Amino acid sequence: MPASLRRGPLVDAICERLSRQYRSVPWLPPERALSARLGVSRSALREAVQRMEIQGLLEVKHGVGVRVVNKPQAPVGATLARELPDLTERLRQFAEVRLLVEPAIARAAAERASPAERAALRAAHERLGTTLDEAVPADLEFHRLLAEVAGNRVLSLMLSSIAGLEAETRRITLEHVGLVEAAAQHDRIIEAIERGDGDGAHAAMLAHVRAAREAAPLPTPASTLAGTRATKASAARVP
Amino acid sequence: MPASLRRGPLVDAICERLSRQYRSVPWLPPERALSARLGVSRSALREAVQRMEIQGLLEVKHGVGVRVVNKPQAPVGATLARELPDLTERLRQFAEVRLLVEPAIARAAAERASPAERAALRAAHERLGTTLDEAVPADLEFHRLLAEVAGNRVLSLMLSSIAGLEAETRRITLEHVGLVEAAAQHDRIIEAIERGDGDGAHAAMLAHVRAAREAAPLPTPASTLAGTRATKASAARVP
DNA sequence: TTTGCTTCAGTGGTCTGACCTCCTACCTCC
DNA sequence: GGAGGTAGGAGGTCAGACCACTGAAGCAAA
Repeated sequence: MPASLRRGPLVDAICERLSRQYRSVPWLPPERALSARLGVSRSALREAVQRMEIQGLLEVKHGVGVRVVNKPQAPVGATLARELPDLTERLRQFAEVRLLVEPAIARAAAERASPAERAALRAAHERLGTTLDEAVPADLEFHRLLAEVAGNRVLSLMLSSIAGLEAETRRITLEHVGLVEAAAQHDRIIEAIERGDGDGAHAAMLAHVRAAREAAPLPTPASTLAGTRATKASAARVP
Repeated sequence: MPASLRRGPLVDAICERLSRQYRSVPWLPPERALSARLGVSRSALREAVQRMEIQGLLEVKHGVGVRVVNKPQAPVGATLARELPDLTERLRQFAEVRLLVEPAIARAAAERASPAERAALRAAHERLGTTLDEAVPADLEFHRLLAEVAGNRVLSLMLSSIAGLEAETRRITLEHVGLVEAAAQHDRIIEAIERGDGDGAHAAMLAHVRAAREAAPLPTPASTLAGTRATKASAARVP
């Protein structure tokens, strides 16, 4: 079918139609059927699908089909992986970023969280469990939820991308810190959030991330970016 | 040509070959010639090219050719644009992130910058010029260079992505702040960096970003994420 | 000479339909 | 009931054709 009342590239239009019409179904129809229904060739459809796959909106599985997902952190994670191919250096920089961002997120969450959100955080915390296999996803989910409550999509997106790339090391870290200690740290964060104590949440999260970093098997070079002195000052102001 | 000693998808192999062989040429050969040289079909090559375009490694121009670029912030920026379609909300969150990240970057730059890097920063600063048309790119370049000197690719990438999406508003901001005042603020940052004063650079940058935010025509709601109290405390410690 | 339009060659964009590779579910056989 | 084989359907790749856009060369009018 030739272009009908369209301006830009055909692929753009297909992407738009796909994300509008198939947002809430688990799988896309087969490529051949879909291209026929949309009135475009299979090549154009494939380019659109591939584009949306890279953007984290679809997931193509050879011999199976095209799954509809929503992982907006995928492109960010892929970019980070390409920009920081060295695993050690990548983890070092991730630790720096977390040290800077997570306490700020905890503070914002404490000052913004609604009662329902506080309950959800508490619920996520309860799920930390007693085995490593349960604890790792629960830990990830706790931090993810916190970022969401904090209300800044940019930071939330960044932390999700980082978490996706360091998921393996999270397990090691948790192992070194110890499940009981990690749970206690989370508990201090939650308590501060529940009493709306922004500074307290900031300090508790800072301690949590620091403990995680120091437990990780990394060279731990001078980390000036996260502002050792400034963050210490913030922590010191907590009663 | 059928697959020869490859495991994964053909497109992956093509991407790898392209980024390895054509990294330092300005333009890719025409699609038809390139597909023949690589021994793959044009469709497969096109999928690879499109993938690398989304990743910010190539730039396809209809009727012209495929340009080799390197804009790793492109995918992050695209994701942010999709996740935050509302311009006002996007700018508000960007301001929050900058308020949190830029001072930390300034501190790291002050504590890490080599003499050569300090000179480069000073040179970029000199280029701020006297007209808005010169000032906007110079301002962007100054902040970009600072992030690079700070030595954290993650934060650098994030700020680049943000800068790309708010380039338009930078002009308005600069107009409101005034070129002379903006230059003076940059100057204070540079002086702190040149004497290796991390806290001073942190405070100067904080003041700079705050001035920019308050000059911007935004609703400026309660910004708890950037930690008003904590950052004030950091600023207060500067003589 | 200068300006403006036309033409044209080369580029990426789209279409078609054929074949290959992989995964799943079902079926058969033990 | 379980292990292995098999057929169908999914995405992956191929080849060649034609469409749409761009830029520059060539031509014509001022």
